[in-house]
Amino acid sequence: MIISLDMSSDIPIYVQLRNQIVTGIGRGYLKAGESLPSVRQMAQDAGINSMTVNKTYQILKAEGFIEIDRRKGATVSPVRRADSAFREKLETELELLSAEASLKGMRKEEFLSICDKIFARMHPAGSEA
Amino acid sequence: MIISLDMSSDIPIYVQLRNQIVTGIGRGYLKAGESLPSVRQMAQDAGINSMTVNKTYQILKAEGFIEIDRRKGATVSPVRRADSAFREKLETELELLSAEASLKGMRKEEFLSICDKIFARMHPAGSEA
Amino acid sequence: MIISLDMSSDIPIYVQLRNQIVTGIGRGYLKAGESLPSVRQMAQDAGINSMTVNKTYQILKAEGFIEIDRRKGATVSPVRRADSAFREKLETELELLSAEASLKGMRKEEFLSICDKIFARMHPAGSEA
Amino acid sequence: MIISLDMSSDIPIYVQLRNQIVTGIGRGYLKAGESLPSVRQMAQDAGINSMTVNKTYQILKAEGFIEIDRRKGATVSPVRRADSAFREKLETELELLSAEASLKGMRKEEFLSICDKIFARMHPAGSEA
DNA sequence: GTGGTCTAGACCACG
DNA sequence: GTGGTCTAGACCACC
Repeated sequence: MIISLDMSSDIPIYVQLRNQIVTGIGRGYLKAGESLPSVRQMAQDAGINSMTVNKTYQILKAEGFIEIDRRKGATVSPVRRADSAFREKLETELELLSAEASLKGMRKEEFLSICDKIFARMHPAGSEA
Repeated sequence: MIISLDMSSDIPIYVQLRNQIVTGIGRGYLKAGESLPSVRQMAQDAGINSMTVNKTYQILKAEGFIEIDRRKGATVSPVRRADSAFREKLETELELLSAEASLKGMRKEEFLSICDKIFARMHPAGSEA
Repeated sequence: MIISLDMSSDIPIYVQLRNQIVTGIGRGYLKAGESLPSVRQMAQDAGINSMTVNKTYQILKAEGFIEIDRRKGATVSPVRRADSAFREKLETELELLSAEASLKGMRKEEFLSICDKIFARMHPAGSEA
Repeated sequence: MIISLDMSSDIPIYVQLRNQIVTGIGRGYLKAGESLPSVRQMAQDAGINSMTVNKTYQILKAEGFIEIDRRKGATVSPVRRADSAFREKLETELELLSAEASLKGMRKEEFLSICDKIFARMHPAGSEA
């Protein structure tokens, strides 16, 4: 999994890192039960402070995407069913994207075909079960 | 158009306001050519400082969603076709949402049905023609 | 001389109008001694307030580009030699443009060829004398 | 780099500051990769509010002249090639300057020699390579 | 009336 | 340390 961070973006590094890890897992680069790099390793690879990586891992843990074990380090969680909080957040964000797309002249078929194309890339850990 | 801001959110007020206005226009509450409240009026209605509103309006102008006329204040822009920068941003954000949904156990049909349902709400200016 | 104003520009209308008139005279659309439209006519043609046109004409008069006579209205002034204030302003603005061009990777030959091409368009009133 | 602002000018401070920084970089006072003063430092040096400096830096960032890194502050961007929007803006402004010069009785050779003299001062980052 | 600028100073987030 | 946000309120320019 390649991590690419934009230091001059206005999105905080820990958020960029969190997003890239989530996308990476979604793409199947890392499956349920497999290990993420250690905090120090990740910090070194990405050229950032280990406090930043630690913060990212804690967030991913709180979101249920990874588990942290003192002995094994961080591992990808098995798939869990979406709770209502997630569904609400998903709908809010999709509504914003829909509005933007609509105001940029995009028609429904085009929007849905992009959604379809992109979701098709995903290989959730556990989907092969 | 009702604006509701969460003062304790970590999303800046001007971003929340920007998102709500975009969503509101997308939902058809305001059509192309119609006026937004004046900077001062919006500031008073939303209970925030007028510089914060001004910043939001400047961003919406830069994104092409509104026009600001010295005489008439701010009005909704006509629909303009998506440029490549927007499409790229859209794909990146959809990929992140797809990954999250997938890791939350959502299947493609379910995800697409949500996308469909939400986009169907949009009433782009000009669609009634 | 066609005047095109952008109402949603952040350049004030009276400045846009002033610039377009200067450029128009420079291009030879109007020669020394010839009349500009009356304030009211110009206001009507451009769809703006006559106070705005009046302000523009006063500025052009102060800059020495036109003369205003109660009976004949506004006419184009004969060419006058540049004073030191103008030369200084010209150098300052050219330095800014040069810096921008240079930082955008433009080389001297390219910059000068653009300057040459554009100046060649000018037909100053009186140059045919 | 010396910054001199005219508080009684009708050009906004943040624009004056932006212009002086661009000219300063163009003159080679600051090269690609080098740091600008921090927002607070610049504000103190120039005797203005830090939000004004912040606004200037945001504009320079949007124009591609500087990069802002949470860790290192603001640094000069490497030279990037001019896009069509810039070329158009450059031509419009040069045409206005040409018209003014022409109406002030300046001849083409004189105008071009000033352009040449002024551009020759510029030291684009990378030109020493 | 409208938006735009600027200030002084507080407070927060990031790394 | 850095930049980013927000406020309250003053003042100005434009139309």
